[in-house]
Amino acid sequence: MELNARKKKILEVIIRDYINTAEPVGSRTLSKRCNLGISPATIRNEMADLEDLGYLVQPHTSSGRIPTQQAYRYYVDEIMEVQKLEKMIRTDIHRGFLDHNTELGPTMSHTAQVLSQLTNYTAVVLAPRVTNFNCKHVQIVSLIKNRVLMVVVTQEGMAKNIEVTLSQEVDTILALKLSNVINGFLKNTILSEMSSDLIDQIQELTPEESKLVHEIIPHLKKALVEDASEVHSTGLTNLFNYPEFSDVNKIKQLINIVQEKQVLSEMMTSSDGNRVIRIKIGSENDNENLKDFSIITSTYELDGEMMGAFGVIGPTRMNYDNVSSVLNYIRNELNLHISNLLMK
Amino acid sequence: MELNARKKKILEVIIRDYINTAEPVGSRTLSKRCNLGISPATIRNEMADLEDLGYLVQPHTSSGRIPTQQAYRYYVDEIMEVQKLEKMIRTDIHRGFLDHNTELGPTMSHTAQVLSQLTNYTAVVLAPRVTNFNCKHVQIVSLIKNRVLMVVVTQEGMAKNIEVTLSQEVDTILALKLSNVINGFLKNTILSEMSSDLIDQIQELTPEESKLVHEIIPHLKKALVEDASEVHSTGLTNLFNYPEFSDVNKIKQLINIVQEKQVLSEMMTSSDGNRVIRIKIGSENDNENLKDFSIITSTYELDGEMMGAFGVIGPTRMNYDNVSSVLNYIRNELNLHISNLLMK
DNA sequence: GTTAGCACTCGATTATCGTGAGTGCTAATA
DNA sequence: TATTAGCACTCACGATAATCGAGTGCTAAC
Repeated sequence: MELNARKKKILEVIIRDYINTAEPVGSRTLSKRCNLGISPATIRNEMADLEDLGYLVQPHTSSGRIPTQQAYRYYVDEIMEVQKLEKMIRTDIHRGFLDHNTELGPTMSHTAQVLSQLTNYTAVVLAPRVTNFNCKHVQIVSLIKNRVLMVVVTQEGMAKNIEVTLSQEVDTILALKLSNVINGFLKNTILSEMSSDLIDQIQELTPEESKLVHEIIPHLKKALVEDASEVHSTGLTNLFNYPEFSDVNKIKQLINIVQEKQVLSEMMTSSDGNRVIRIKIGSENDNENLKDFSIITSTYELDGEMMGAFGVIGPTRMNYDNVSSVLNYIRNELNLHISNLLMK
Repeated sequence: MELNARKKKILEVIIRDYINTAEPVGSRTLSKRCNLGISPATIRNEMADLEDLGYLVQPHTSSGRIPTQQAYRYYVDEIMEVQKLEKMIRTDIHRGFLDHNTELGPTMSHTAQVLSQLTNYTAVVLAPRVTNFNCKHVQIVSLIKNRVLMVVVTQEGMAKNIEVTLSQEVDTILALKLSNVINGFLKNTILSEMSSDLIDQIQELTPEESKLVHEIIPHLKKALVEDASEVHSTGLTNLFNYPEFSDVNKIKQLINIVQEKQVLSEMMTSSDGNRVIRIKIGSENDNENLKDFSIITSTYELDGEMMGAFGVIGPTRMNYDNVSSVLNYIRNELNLHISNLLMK
């Protein structure tokens, strides 16, 4: 659906204005703001057209108009151009990362911090996941009696704990032996392909030990499949300052979103036509709680493999320009630092 | 400050009523509710006295009265009697715990869940801490190049990860050796007393290895001292249903409290005259954000050692009776299950 | 096609006025 | 002397009305 240049310009100004003020914008205010030399009356006609086309609505007969979701979508697709961040801000961010890239956890929370600070919305960051495929090494540590800790280490050097209770007592020495057996396996095959048959072929195990390995492997598989990434979120209260969030119900929705980490995680990692910056506006979101919000996300990578995701949740009246610029730059920074961090 | 029986009774009824309704209570309503055969006029006189004594205030000249913080304190200390929970609820809780006591993490979140459900307030649970004193075993796991993971295991069978970057590359074999050295130490001494001198006395180390041990020990000590317990919280949105939380600022305060995990953790573990159930009302809380809330906490133990804490945050107009009963029972359950869980 | 002019709409703000639940005080009562 | 009935008074709250003003759509002139 193409709009002529003037309609496009008018729509742009309306959206920009509404994003800033959250007030319906009327023809008079508009004619002052955009210097097209058009009178309010003309603008009214154009606005009526834009309303017919589904880009604007009037909250009340005698008030200005506000953009619809369709308008935001049009804005994002056809009007907005993602700017490079200001140099000063870029260097600030860069320095910040340098100060926080010693460990993975702190880097993640720092990212969330920076995101929410720069955008004034709520930020969410997903840490890298540990999966079947990148599992390099498993260390079994005896905890107490028949409880053990399985530490899974990935090729990238991330670690994850899995605690289980086994049928027999496991002491330090046995734990070491079990670790060695499993790691012997991992040299040749990935975890998800470790079958019962393969385990039975191991020579050096006593029947008891073999039984333990049979117990351990499914636990490992299950934990790595089920595992949701760690989710860091910040700036929940940022949104409270916007007038649309004076409603307690909206706040409830937001809190529910941030707490449903599993859902959040799936949503953010589902690929969307390989776009670098993914924008979901209002009801474009599948999640019921997100219908009144917009969410902009991106991902970070290591060696071309997607490691995790991060993004920003805000009102549909979101500053899409700024957020896109910020995500874009943070993405680069993250790619850089994560590779330094994990592979160095 | 002693009150005569009638004043005490009147104060009690007022508090109970206000806790239920959040409405100022007047003399007429009151005379119907408490069957003391006293006329509203008499009650008015008594109420005026109670106001002079600081137990009641009037929001407006011509409205009923509401209890002050001092009144709640009096109620909690002198009036309230903690009841045993109903048998049905007790068995419900007990069964719930049986279904969730396989691992420490799930038990903690389950506790938070149950607490917030039974009280309709916001629940907070602190998981057991790993400290210098209960550290039994350290396993060093090579991550990648010069990054290692230190897994600290406590006497009770809990584990904690600490990730560090060292000055030299550490492979699997070296990691094992370093683990053995440190564990040899731990047989005789606690971590905080491991000095440089002691390390230097170890025979079997090459200079490089010795250097690594010198790097590792401070990291361990630091992590165990700084470590705040894991904090589980649930039912944040429970409070939104109470009229006093229609104000967005109160909600902000609440969220800030729950997010300042460090503060929360310190507050809940600071002993308070060895009371089993600790009640802090409004400004009795040191934390600025908590001034408008009440918080009731308790602790759970293992072999007489305090392991962690749990509690409930709500309005000052909190149902102190019910919450106390619930905490009391949950405390017993937790003591029971934690010991099964960790020592079994 | 654009614009000035005009009547009209309607949400928001302010003002006014009862209503009623509550109070404090006083005088009568047990 | 403690209690109570009676009464005048207070004040938040809700409903109703009046005003305001930013905004609209329509028509006619440019």
